[in-house]
Amino acid sequence: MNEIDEIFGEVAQYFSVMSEPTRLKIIHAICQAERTVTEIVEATGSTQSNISRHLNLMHRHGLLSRRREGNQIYYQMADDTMTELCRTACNRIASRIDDRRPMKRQLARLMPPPGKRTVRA
Amino acid sequence: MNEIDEIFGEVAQYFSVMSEPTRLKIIHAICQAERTVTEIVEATGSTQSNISRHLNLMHRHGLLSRRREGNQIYYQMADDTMTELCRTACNRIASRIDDRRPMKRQLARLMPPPGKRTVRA
DNA sequence: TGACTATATGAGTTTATGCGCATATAGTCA
DNA sequence: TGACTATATGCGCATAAACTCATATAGTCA
Repeated sequence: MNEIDEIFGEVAQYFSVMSEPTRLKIIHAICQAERTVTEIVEATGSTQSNISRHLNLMHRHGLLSRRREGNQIYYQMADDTMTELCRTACNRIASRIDDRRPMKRQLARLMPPPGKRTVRA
Repeated sequence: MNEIDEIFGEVAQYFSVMSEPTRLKIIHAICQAERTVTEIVEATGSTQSNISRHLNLMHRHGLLSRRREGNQIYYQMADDTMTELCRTACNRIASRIDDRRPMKRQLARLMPPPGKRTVRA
């Protein structure tokens, strides 16, 4: 039974990475294409320090990959399973909210799949 | 942009429900068939008070449904999306762990789909 | 080299949450 | 009714996690 405890511990950690609005915003910001920290800071409206911490955490958990280009660092989604979980959950919640109060635009677009160019100049 | 904030808040809550080992154990205990609180307490090895809180939280979030039968209360999974998310995440983590240290039995069985009789006498 | 930009991190504060203990509520059965 | 079983909950503690502020590190360009 101890092995199972270990797995549930790790699964809980896995979910906990996504249980934070700021981190979901980060994913929202980079799920289509890689972005620099500064771009993510602007997209999320949070502070540089805060975003940097979240990015590091997500990177440590294997969610994001990063590459340096000169002065800046590009972050990108690196865990397809997680990306898919987010999409599923967002659709679920969006439709639930939509039941209470219909929305104009479809919210499935919250976690859009990546376009052609995921690596940018 | 405020609508999006609201959704990310709710999605984060949605994930946070699963970001707790005890709650994952609860799902593990009831994902095949409904169980009473006492049964869940025994299956998880936690205390009655603690499990009761978790069950209530999960019920408030729409994850579980419950029905009373005499003295006892049967809890059951009520959110197919969440059940599926758990299955996906468990498989993901199990295979990741398996990469580090191969396991005897397949861990996909951690979150088995319900059998024929999900409602018991 | 020094000035500048981009990113990371240490320290401290605040808030959220899981847990245990004791107790309350609700149902059953004699 | 009273004794018993099953489940829920108020309260307090301990820990974890997010955030801010200030500062450190790393790269670029003149």
